[in-house]
Amino acid sequence: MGVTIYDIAAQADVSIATVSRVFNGSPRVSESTRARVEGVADALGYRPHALAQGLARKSTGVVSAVIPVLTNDFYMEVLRGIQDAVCARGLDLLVYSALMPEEVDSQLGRALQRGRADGMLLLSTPVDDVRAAQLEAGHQPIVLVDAAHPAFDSFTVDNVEGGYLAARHLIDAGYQRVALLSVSPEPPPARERREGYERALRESGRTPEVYASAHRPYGFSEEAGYEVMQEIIAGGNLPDALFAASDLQAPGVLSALQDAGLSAPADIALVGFDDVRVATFARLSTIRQPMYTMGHAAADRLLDRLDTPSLPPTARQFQPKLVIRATSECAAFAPKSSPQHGKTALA
Amino acid sequence: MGVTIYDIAAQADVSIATVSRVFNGSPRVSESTRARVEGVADALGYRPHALAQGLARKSTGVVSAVIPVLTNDFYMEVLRGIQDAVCARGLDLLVYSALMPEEVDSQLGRALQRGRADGMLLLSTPVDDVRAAQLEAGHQPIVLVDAAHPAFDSFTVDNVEGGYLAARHLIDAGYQRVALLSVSPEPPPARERREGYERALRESGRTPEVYASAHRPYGFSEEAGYEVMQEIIAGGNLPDALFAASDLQAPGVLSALQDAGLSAPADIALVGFDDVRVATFARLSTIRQPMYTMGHAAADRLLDRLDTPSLPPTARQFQPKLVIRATSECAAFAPKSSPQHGKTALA
DNA sequence: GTGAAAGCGCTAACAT
DNA sequence: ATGTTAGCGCTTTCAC
Repeated sequence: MGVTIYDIAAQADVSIATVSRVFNGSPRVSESTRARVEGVADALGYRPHALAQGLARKSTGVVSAVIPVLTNDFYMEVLRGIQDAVCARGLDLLVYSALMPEEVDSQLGRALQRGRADGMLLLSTPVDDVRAAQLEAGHQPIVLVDAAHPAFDSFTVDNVEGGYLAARHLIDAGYQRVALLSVSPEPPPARERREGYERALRESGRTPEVYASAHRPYGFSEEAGYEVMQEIIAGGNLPDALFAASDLQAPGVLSALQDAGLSAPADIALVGFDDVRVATFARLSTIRQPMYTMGHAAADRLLDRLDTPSLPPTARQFQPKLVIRATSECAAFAPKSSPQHGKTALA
Repeated sequence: MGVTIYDIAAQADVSIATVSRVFNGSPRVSESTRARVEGVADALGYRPHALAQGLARKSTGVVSAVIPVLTNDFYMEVLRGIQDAVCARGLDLLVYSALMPEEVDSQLGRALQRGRADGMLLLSTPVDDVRAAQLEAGHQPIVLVDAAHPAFDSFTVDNVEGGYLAARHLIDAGYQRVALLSVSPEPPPARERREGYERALRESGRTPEVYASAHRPYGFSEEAGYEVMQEIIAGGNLPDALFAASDLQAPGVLSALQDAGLSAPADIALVGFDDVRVATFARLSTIRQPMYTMGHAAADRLLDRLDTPSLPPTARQFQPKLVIRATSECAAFAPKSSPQHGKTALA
């Protein structure tokens, strides 16, 4: 069934050591034997056995990515970046995704198992010291994306700045009551976005107004956005503008508005966060974070660390960018139907 | 660094065989030794080494999924189904995704390498006899999703029926000129959808009118839909209704319409295919295929086949479902802005 | 330049 | 119920 180096060795009349040398590009093989071995090998259709190779080499050729709830364009984009980077270096990618945030630790455990992968990318998973200990016990290089901890490399976007940009934009556009739609419990990125938002409001002498969805299992979802917006509408006291802490809730907000016969920006301006695909389509103003780039850079870092484990942990922060589309056009300039919806080619 | 069964054996004063038995739940271990071994094991923080285990057991505990271009909600949903099913059985998922359709074969080769995975799920990859031979040479159980070949299990949606449903719906809704937006080259699913579409048109005595995008690298994309729709608009001879062969192009179509000051269904009705997330949001009428379910069912089949390799190849076809949303509301209820087009022939 | 042999960490007969 | 031992397929000293 499986051709082994023994088969090749026998046919080529050399030892298995020589066959191994040939496949590992050792210089200590004569050209003639090399040719002979290679000939036999692909006559037989030999492919090395990944497990055996891994066991002997003490490395798997695999890296893992642990992702909470895969249902999500943000992770999808990050994952693309990861996949591309990993694949470019000839490694394989093992994907662990949890169904619920609570499952993350069990997925982590599996990903950390010895012999599964050589390193791990951990997405959007807050790392406290307890979890950090668990991770370090795995003795694998680990890189964090959309989360940070001093003991590990991390790749994040400046969420505080993003929150500030969003709020500042709405304030500058002339909106008076600028509210925030966040989630509860509040993960670190949401907290940071809120901080930026609050700073912008304080700067202009206003009072923050925060709504938080406690939707289960996941506050960052369209359903959650829909529900909260519905409640706000029902409350009868609509703010002028809303900053949704993620693009995942924003479509829900828009739907709720639509169902109530309202729209953005006519009745309320809206700015999201992330700039996932649907944002372009929904003409949603938003704060862009370079998802693909972050994934790619994080994976590259992990791969470097695989070669050089002693690299010092580095925190790299990307700058978010305000993308103004239709849902927050300045009240003054808003000729409500103007189509400035370009095709965005992306990184 | 790594705790092995030898360490445990030494500390618990038993042989490695006994330790192994404990971890494999063998009944032939006394309760007292079992307890002792387990005690030592988790005092030492033992975790079995996946590679060594796999090598000895001749199985990896991993299945792979090969996916062309991950940038796509369709695959994302299917992948979720796969991930959930695989995870539920305690296996891990290796994801191979190509950047371009041309890379698929090299990814296949890697996924097929001995010792990488115990089985493979192949998505949206047409399998001809050449490829079938390559796949069979890997001696792994393989299950196809969104593609079919007699030698393998396959999970597909009835694309012909889907195409028929879409066209029939538009015709029944009173639209006269019903065109199709497809891709070129035309993969099997697109061809089947066209077949259904053409049958519906013939049944009602009309002439099919087909537009095909040759957008690179991938015709099933928003950009492709945008471009083709722009050309159709530029042609100045708009059909009454358009059936887009996938939801990935449909948003592009809608954007092109919007940019031209047109809209659906007022100026042209639109029906897509897939029912991905954005379809709900775009209020796009579409043909739903059960993506999550297909992925889950396919993975379940693969896992069954892992236990029972002799299962006969089975082709399971799911029924598509017409989902009527705003973009194809019956013409009677959606007064057109201007009846500027007579009844003329095709592109 | 090539071969012999000792692992890598575990499983699974085969003993006892 | 437990121990001994031979692999699994490959890499890698260490000799020659």
